[in-house]
Amino acid sequence: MNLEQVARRARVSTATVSRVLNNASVVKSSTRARVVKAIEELKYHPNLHARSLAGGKSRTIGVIASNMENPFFFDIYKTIESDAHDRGYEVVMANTDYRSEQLVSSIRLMIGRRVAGLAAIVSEMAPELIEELAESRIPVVFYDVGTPRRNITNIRVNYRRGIEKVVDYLHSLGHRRLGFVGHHAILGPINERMKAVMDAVARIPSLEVRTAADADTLEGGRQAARSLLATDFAPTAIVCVNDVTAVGALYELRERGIRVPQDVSVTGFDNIKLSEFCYPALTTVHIPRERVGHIICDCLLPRSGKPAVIDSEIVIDPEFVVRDSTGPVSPSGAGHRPGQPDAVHPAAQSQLLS
Amino acid sequence: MNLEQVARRARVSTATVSRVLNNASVVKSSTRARVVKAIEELKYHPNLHARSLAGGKSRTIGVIASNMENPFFFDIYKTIESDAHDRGYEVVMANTDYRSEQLVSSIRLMIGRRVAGLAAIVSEMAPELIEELAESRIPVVFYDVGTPRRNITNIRVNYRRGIEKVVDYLHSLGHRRLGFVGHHAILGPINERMKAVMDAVARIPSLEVRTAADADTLEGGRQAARSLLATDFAPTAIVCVNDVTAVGALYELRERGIRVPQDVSVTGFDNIKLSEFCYPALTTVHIPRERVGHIICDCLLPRSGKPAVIDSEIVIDPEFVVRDSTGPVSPSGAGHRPGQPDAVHPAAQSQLLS
DNA sequence: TTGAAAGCGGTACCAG
DNA sequence: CTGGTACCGCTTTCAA
Repeated sequence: MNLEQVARRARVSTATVSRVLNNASVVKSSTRARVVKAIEELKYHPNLHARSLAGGKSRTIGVIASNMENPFFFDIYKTIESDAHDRGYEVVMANTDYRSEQLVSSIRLMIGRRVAGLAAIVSEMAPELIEELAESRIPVVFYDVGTPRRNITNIRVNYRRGIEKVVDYLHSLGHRRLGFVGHHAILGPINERMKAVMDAVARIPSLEVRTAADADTLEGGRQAARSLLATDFAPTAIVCVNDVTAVGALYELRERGIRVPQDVSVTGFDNIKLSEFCYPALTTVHIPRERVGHIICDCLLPRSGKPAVIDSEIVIDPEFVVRDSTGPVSPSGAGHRPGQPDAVHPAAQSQLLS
Repeated sequence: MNLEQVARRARVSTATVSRVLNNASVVKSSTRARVVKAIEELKYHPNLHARSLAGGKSRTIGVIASNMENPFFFDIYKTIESDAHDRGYEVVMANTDYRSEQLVSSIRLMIGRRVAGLAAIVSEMAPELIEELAESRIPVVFYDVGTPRRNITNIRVNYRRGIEKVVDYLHSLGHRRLGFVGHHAILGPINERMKAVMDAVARIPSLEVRTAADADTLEGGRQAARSLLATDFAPTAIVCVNDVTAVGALYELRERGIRVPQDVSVTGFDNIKLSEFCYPALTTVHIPRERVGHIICDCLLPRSGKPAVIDSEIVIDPEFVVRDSTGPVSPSGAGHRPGQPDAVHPAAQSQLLS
């Protein structure tokens, strides 16, 4: 089923059918009617590949993320999708699962599709890949990776600052031994995040930190927490790389009969919806995912002649959110101390601290 | 950058470059080497649109789901993606957000892309759309919608049976007034699920049920639970259409100081990972999402000449999973009764009941 | 083993 | 306002 068949049935040329399809206003309405009728009768669906080949463009933008399973990424994706649709673009997504090999093939795939723009929301990216992208001349926005460059915009969250707020808060509550739950990606050579944690802790001499990493999932957070608790380090607070792993950590603590926050405090990062709905509600750091999504779209899809991609860096400062999963360290300063009477569950009220 | 430029640089014809790209074994290795070199030097990326236009095929399958935000859908998606990659296919996904208008455009988009196969994991679908798909000659698998038909396979879960298990269990625990938390989609004309609940309840004369529906999100579940609790119906158990809304309901109950399961029992559906990690862990019904994903791929992507799509129905029977969110109705038979002493939290142990 | 050329299904420019 | 037609970039006979 193609243009020609439709044209034949409507007794017009393929050019005219094409005009109708792209609703060019020049077509006489009676002709248009005949064409529309033919299209419907034949249940004709234009071949999008042919269309973008002929047109040279694709009305599609690509979004690559490390882990769409994590609502943090998905929230950004949803915003992008919604914005893109508003402007008449489609979105194709790709998941790398934190595997660099997947990242490479996803990027190649996007270039092969000749996307009109590409957002890479991934934690790491080889320089050659960035180079490859730059050569492709596709407008690109990176979230949290790489450095500013021609045709590439960088959006980054001041992760370092967020972690400092968390660490300072825990310190002020009397915590001295912190556990850090990461995911495998933080183990990479240029792990910005791990470094941010170490640095934040290093500022305060009385603090000690121990790290464990596993998958970026509920189960991964649980396993990492388990390792942290298996040693005699006995952290009084567990700082998690994000909310998903934090919920996993909460589970492990609950299983062990360790109360949060009475025995051990827990913090997340991202402030996904779940951080509010889990128990206890997580103290976390808010990253404005919708804003990130909007910015990405603004960079990728020029609005009526606006410049689009900015060859520079946009930094977002995160807000600290206190909820119920953190509290003062217990009197003895020890970690889990079984047999204590339950403290009253604090009112589930959250507040934003700048 | 195109085939011709590569061909010129390698001093061969475009046909030969094409052969190298599709690693046809006929190319002399010295020639192949020249071509590969040229490809790399030019950082050439084949235009996928041109490729699938010329080839007539697309090595891509489409997956449409109602709500990828819900891990239930995403788990199926991931399995499909993984299986597809193993067989050399790409996957493009589309989210309908339960909006029939989005469903229509997503389907048109997939047809326009000439996908090699399409999985529709959505709760409702207009007959005209099914017709449109059938005409397109694309192999299709429906999950939970429609009836068997030429070129279309149907996979469905015996939702009815699952709900019966839930209702029977709650009844055996002494519950008589049930609340049902649905999502907006169950309000449609042919709401299989809503009907299943009503029927399951109707079998047992002593049972009463009240329904509320909101979005298929944590917040939606919370709101629906709130409506249920706002009346004087005072349900002693809340049956939720799925785990996500159930976690939302748990939150609302917690906010109100209503204990689960002592004051009110809660059940979910799907058995997503979160149902185990939330507090209290949810009694739910397990749907084998990986199995569903594998079946979908088997139907869509013929393995070495195998028949592929089956024009019939595959029914999956769900398993009941008891965890900590359900318990015997409190002595008075009333719903929430404040001021009672805390019961000991039962060991977080789950068991499978067929 | 390689090259020439005919499509694949549209788009868009140029005439009429 | 409509038709003819030269591409878009790649695959695939058919010959050489």
